[in-house]
Amino acid sequence: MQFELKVTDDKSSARAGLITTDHGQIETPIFMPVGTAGTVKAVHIHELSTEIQAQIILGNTYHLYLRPGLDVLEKAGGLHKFNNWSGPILTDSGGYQVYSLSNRRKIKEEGVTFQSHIDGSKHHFTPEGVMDIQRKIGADFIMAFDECTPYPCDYKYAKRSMHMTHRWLERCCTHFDKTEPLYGYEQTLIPIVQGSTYDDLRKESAETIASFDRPANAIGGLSVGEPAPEMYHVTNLVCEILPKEKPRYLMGVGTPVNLLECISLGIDMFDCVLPTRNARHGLLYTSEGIINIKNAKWKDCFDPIDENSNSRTSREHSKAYLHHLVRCGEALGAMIASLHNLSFFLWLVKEARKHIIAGDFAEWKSKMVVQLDKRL
RNA sequence: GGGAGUGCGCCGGAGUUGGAGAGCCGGGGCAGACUGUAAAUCUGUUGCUUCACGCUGAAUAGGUUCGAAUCCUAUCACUCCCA
Repeated sequence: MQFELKVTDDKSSARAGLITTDHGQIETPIFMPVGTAGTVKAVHIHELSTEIQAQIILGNTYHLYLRPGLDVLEKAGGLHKFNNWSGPILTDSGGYQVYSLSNRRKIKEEGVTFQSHIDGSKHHFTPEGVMDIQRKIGADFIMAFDECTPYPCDYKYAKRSMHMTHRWLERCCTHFDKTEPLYGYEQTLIPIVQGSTYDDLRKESAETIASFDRPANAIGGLSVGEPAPEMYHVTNLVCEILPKEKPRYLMGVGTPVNLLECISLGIDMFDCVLPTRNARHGLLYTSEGIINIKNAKWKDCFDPIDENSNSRTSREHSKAYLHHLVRCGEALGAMIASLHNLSFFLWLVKEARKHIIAGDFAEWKSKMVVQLDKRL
């Protein structure tokens, strides 16, 4: 992987860059649609590249390991061939499931034992094992195995957990470096900063992670329920320590406003389930503000879903039609809404990039954050 | 025209056959939540009110009774049977 920093903003820490992988290039800042189980829920692969203009998507180690399973993915020749996505893929390591499935797992120094949410069977995930799994899935970017701590998290636990995540990173790197990609293209390991909401821990973690000198760095353990100002504070703190010349990935973030604020702090990559999950639940992000398309007020609004959208679907279908589809629980409702939200998120980061390059990012951002938060 | 049966809250169902219904389950309606996806999920609410009180309420109108959704009479509506 290569990262080229194109432009750095004068008035903020925002930057525009270009990542090059064996599966193509990624213009940063970028939003990466989440495709946990090898699919961005309710979205066709070809729509991801055409209407949404996604440049990279995610997969998840824990979920893909359970289903379809590594034997199938290996036989397929990796996830790219399995789901027919030809661009770059990033897989999360299962570190988030340590948090989200906390009632069905046990953490030890050696690793984490999960009780499958599907059939109750037990599965042991170690840093080494997780590297092997992600080699087999065949993602371009693979995440280090970490513990995503909850919020709030007491200091003592946060510190202990962070140090374990650091030791796990050591093991991830060692194992990763002595193994090879299975499918003939490069894979890049990304380490993850932890430390909850404690400044000293975050500083220590950021310095430790930077010292591993990997091609890109990630910030984890945020967007787990902490107030937004806290998220920005920690992100800022960590961005000041992580090297400028490498991509910074803020995991699990966030809302459109979160994206702009964190781009401003120096983040290059984002992923979040909000655009797809909220789409399925009827919440739309538009250039005018936020819409709950299920609300009765849209039943006879025949205006386009978003006339400024990059997506033809969002320009040509009316709010009333989408309102009808979502209310009826029609699959097409989830599809159109997901397509819309993702194309909006991709439009937003593309605009941000344009304005960083044009040199008026700060002004544009302060106008946008007001508009994006409006409830229509 | 005659006979039988059934009627409650937005809809359907359960339940109550003389002893305190604003009460249960679905659905629908009205809202809300969701941040590296156990989520096409979950939560609240759905007679009126000055909202922890109080009021009205079992098709409609009467009656019996200490007490009626329950028993009686009439009317209305619906379903079925006979002509």
